[in-house]
Amino acid sequence: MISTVAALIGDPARANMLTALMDGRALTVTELASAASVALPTASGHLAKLEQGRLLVAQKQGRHRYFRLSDADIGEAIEKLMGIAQRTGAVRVRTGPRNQAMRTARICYDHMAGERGVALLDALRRSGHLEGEERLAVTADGRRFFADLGIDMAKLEKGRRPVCRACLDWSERRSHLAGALGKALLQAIVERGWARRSESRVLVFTPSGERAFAEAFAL
Amino acid sequence: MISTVAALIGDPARANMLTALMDGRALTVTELASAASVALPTASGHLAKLEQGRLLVAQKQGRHRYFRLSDADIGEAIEKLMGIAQRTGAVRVRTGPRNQAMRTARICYDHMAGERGVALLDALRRSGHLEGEERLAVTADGRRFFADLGIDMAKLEKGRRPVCRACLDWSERRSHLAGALGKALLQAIVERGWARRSESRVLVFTPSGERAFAEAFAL
DNA sequence: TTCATGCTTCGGTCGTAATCGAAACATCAC
DNA sequence: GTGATGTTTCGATTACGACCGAAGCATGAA
Repeated sequence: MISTVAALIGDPARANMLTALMDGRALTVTELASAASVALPTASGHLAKLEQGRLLVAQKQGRHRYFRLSDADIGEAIEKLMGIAQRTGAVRVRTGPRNQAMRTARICYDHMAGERGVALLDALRRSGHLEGEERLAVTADGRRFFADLGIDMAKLEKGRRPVCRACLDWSERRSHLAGALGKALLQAIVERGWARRSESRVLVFTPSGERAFAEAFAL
Repeated sequence: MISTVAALIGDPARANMLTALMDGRALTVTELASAASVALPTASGHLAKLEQGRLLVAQKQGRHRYFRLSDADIGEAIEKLMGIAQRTGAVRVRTGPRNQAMRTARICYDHMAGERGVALLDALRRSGHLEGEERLAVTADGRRFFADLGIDMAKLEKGRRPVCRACLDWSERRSHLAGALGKALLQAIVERGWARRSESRVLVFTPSGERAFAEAFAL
């Protein structure tokens, strides 16, 4: 039943937890309780439901239980609902700096979204490293390019997850790069210290990192 | 708030109404009450909420009030949730003939989906009438082809709605053709008597219609 | 062992919303 | 006008689920 899934997302506390997990990290029960502003027992109950409904998967590590989104699909569905919430005005607009930063660059599940994510995909297409629109493919030239960045393409291709995937961006209404390659690129960007994950989903670029990023990908 | 939207979809009665509207037709309050198996006052209340939440728009015509999905986005979000419901096993599988028929060809908002919808888009690409993946475009050759089918391309292009749009198919997990052209093609198919809408979202092809369809689009 | 931390289970309270019958309202047909 | 059909409002019932405090369980640290 479709309503079962929607009802799970339809509770404010659970929706807050899910959005907190949109950056792809795994969070503990306590962290999620805080993110949703509810007491621990309440959070525990919600998480049990989300796990039972297969929206989240849990992983035990010592005294902690880490939860993360069970699949990239979940994140995409939530992005889609965000878009609708925006359009129907069911969202608080608050155009603060936080919101602005979210639009510039944020983390969507495990890859980069926002203006900069869309620009990245555009640049990769323009440089001939990727081709195709919805179904993206890495070109021979692209394979070399990504390998130079330290990405093990053979390993990505062996994995179960699609290497490239176009993900619709809710703030830009255009696609950015998802899939295993999207994840690897975000990793590369963070490892080089060009940007760091902030406490929220916002991705903060350093001034020099921004320049290096633009140069590396020929933005 | 994202949870506001999800909660609207999260009630079984409302979810049934929304799925009943997925074929793009506008239905009356009585019809929707029956689709959701609830009494009239109950349905009326739900519909008021859906309208207030901007998921539906109403249109008064005489004694009737017709409701339809407010936007193609809504339909897409619901398809996405269906995919998740399927994956998480929150859906009754029942592999009856009805289900099989749904997978073969059905109506998604106002265009054709299912195996046949996916095959149609493939064929149009292969024949060079359309090009691109996610962002589709009609080729010069395609313009002639669609005009021959009696579709007024100039009119479509003038409209506010995108002419071509790729819509992810939940049963096939591949794209089919949406947008104004997708709608026009479905219309053409129905007008020629190749297929007719059944009581549900299922699209039933006649044997001869099926042959004519395959020939016309070079499947 | 003992203590601290993280999480879950239990039990009870409270709100909210889904539900329907009856009655009111609106529109058309005659 | 009267009657038929379609829809909404009202009122009352009911049920489900969100919530938290307290107590219990599990794991790791000292």
